[in-house]
Amino acid sequence: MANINAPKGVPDYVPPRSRDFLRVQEQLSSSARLSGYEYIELPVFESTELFERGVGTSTDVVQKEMYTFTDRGDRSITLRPEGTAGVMRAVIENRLDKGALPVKLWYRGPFFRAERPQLGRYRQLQQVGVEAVGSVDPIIDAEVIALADQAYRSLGLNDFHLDLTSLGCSQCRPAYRIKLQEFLGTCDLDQETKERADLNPLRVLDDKREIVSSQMIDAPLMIDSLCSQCQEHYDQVRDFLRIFGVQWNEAPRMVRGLDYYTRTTFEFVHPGLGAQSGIGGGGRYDGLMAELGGSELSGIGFGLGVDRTLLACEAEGLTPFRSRILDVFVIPVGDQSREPSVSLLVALRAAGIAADVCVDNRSIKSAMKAANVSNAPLVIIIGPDELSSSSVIVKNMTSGDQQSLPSEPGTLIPAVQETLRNLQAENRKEDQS
RNA sequence: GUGGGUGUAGCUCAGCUGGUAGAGCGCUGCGUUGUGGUCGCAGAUGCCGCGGGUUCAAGUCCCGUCACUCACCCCA
Repeated sequence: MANINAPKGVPDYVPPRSRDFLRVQEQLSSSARLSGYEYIELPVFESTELFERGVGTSTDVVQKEMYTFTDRGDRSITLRPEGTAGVMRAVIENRLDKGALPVKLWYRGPFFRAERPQLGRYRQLQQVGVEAVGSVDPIIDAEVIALADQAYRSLGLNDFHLDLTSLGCSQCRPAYRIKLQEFLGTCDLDQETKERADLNPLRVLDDKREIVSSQMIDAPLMIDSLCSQCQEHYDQVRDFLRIFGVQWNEAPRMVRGLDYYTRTTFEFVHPGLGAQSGIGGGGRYDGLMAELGGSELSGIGFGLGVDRTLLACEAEGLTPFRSRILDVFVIPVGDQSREPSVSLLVALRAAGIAADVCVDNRSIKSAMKAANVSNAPLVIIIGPDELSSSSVIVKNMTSGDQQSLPSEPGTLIPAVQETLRNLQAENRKEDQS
């Protein structure tokens, strides 16, 4: 019988790498929690119309990358390709836009895009994102960017940079757009690119193909055509970024792939993971809420790619993260010890100690081997001798020392906790030195 | 959608100009009596991606196919 494989382009994270994946995801989201953002849990699929209106029909994402199907009620449903549109829908639907502003939210989970997979680009991708809705204050722009920066740094990442620009607003962008289109009309472009120039001329600016990019050197830039309000906003964003201690590159040719971005736009780039170098990005969106039927509120947000951030960590040699899965590994020796061992296991876990037990009646030698593989710092051995003296052996796997302790949980559990605390303290000392 | 690469043990891979498979790591056991990590010894495991062709003979050559992968477009 033929094996069933995973669908094309979806990653499996299996141990031990799945630990690193979890660690990255948790670290990224803890940065948002630390900044006072509240969690929002959203569906993985939405009405197709939400993305068509929110993300924009001119984008590649909507035109050719969505997983769209008809449900049993004949409704058109799409697996979410990005997070912002869904958050806006939920904000409007739950009237959060009528309450205290700004609304600060974070989310995480899978997103889906039917692209050809390659390193760091998957059809199911994991993101952690934040959105701050209802303020145009440049402090928020800077905070959101700083938050992302902090998230990466908290993982130990160093070798990344931040590209930053402003895309203008509904006041100044249309005029620039016409200017750019006039310029593009003088360029020698292939058919597909001409169509793109028509639909969304800004996207031609950051085409990586030499034949195109060489012609873009003299192209007019949005950053030179900002209206006075956008210019002032951008200046202030940069002022506050300095206060947040965030460094950036001016990236006037950077364009994001989603239609809704206005003003502040940014992307974090890491050179260590092949062609898909963006590990996170986002920007401000002025018209999105209104477009989706909500209040006329501006928002700003970003998505951090968990998959790519993990690759970045690996590229910098930060993984595997040293995370201990088990505190104690319990070894029963002989049939009579099986029940007391499980009782002890229950007591350990109830006390918040991560514990596992050796099963299958393995020989003590083989059980010790399993204990070693488990990486648990402590092993508790219960055999006939211990049963008859109401004791257990607690062995420190690092030093090899072991001692006999009374098996009565009221004294054993605190003793184990104490030992674990001491071990932790030792580890911390080693990390510092 | 377009182009390149690769498919051999659980993993990483070797296998030159065709003669029906190997290494390292891992795994299991042993090194006597209830103790892991190091070391030594022993052992298990492969439809050599799949289908067809050439040949006395194919992992090795040819064709097809599928999968994976990298890159373009685009994006996290």
